[in-house]
Amino acid sequence: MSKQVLEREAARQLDVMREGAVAFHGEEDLRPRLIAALKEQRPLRIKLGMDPSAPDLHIGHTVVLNKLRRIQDLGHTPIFLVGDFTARIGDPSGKNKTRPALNADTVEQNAKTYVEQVARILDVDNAEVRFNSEWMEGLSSADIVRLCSHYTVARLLERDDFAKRYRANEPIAVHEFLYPFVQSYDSVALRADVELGGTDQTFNLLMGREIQRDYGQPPQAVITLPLLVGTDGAKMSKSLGNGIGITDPPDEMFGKVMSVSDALMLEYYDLLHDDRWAALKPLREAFRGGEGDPMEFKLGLARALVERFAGAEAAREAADHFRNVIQGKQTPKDLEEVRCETGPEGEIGLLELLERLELVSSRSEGRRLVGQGAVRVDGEVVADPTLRLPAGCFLLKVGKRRFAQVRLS
RNA sequence: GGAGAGGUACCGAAGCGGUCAAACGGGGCAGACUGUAAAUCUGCUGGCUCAGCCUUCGGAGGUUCGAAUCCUCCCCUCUCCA
Repeated sequence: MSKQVLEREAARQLDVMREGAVAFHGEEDLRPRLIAALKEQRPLRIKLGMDPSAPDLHIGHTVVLNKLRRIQDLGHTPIFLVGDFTARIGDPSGKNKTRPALNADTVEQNAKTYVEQVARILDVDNAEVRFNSEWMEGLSSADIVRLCSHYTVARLLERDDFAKRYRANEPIAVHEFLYPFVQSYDSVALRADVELGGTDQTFNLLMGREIQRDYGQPPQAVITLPLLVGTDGAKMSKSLGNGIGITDPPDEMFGKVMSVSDALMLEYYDLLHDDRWAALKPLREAFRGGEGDPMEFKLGLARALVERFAGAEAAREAADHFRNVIQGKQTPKDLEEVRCETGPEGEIGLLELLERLELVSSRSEGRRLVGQGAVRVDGEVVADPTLRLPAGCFLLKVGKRRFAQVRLS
């Protein structure tokens, strides 16, 4: 390949890497390396770290995974780094609280779950999956102390969440300071050319550049991507319960997207859209212009997302379910019948039944819901919480979306 | 090591001897309304054999007719000083 062709190809690839990113640090360092790699037909090593303490992927993670997929499609090698060593120490979480350390079995199990989920987006057969215990276990105390000598406390305190916690007089455990060192050293051990992450990772990723340099390696480029906010507008996270999991059942995923506020719809579209969403674009434009039907746009968004993670068939069914059951207040079609035993006198208290079927978490909750007119038996609102049901078949409904078809015997 | 502040329900935060299952806000749930599981409004938000009872305010004891509130010891966090 001529020099010109190589340069043009490198420019194209850099464009792909940059698209949608909040920042692309070290892009100019990367260019010559990329050209050299292209010339030698050698893939670049693209690192993405994962925290095995929260194995369930939510759609927020897919922003960075989609980027990694695009880069993989350019012919480069994704490296999934499972921070198993880190997780066993515990690390600072976004909630600004000290995260508990995990044991080895949990970490391993979580990592496995994670990789399985990642496979929905990435070609994991052509990716490297690595664990940082591989090299971290082998470091001596002296090695670790030496590693720490490459950075100062003042600079660590620049990190946003440390700075905030320090200012707010909240505790920061010393070992939390080690986390960025470990993450940086991972880049050294992996000889990463590029590292991806959310904008909340900016500090750690950039520190990796400096540490690599100190260890005599060319610094990795750093691509940071925007964070997707949760359905309530706060940071999407499992522990806040505001996330949409990529393994959520289709009906649930659809519903969660529908509960995203109008104000957030555009953000969801912009961060998650891909080429297959072309049909949605006019709706998005209309909505942004203050015209068009927001409902139609949101339905389209919900359907496109479910389709991506669960397939077209599931998306269609989820859309039907939403229209019929949630909007139309109908009963779901394929409700499975569950059996339940009555007491010795041939009947059972409604509250006991609801609790057994897990439609309510306690009888007190059931009692409250009955008081609020939220409980129906065969379509009739129940007013008396002491109601008892005889043997037979009943359709129970609690609120808008909890149903059970029960056969009492 | 010394001095001070603090640990309250899912989260944040009031309460500082009875009227406290604990104000208020957020979240969650429900009802109404709607384009919707948006927004808005209203209600609920420890458990139970529910007009009553039981367990909860960092942990363990104690004072008191009665404690989230007072005392003792312990654990944890923050600040200042050394």
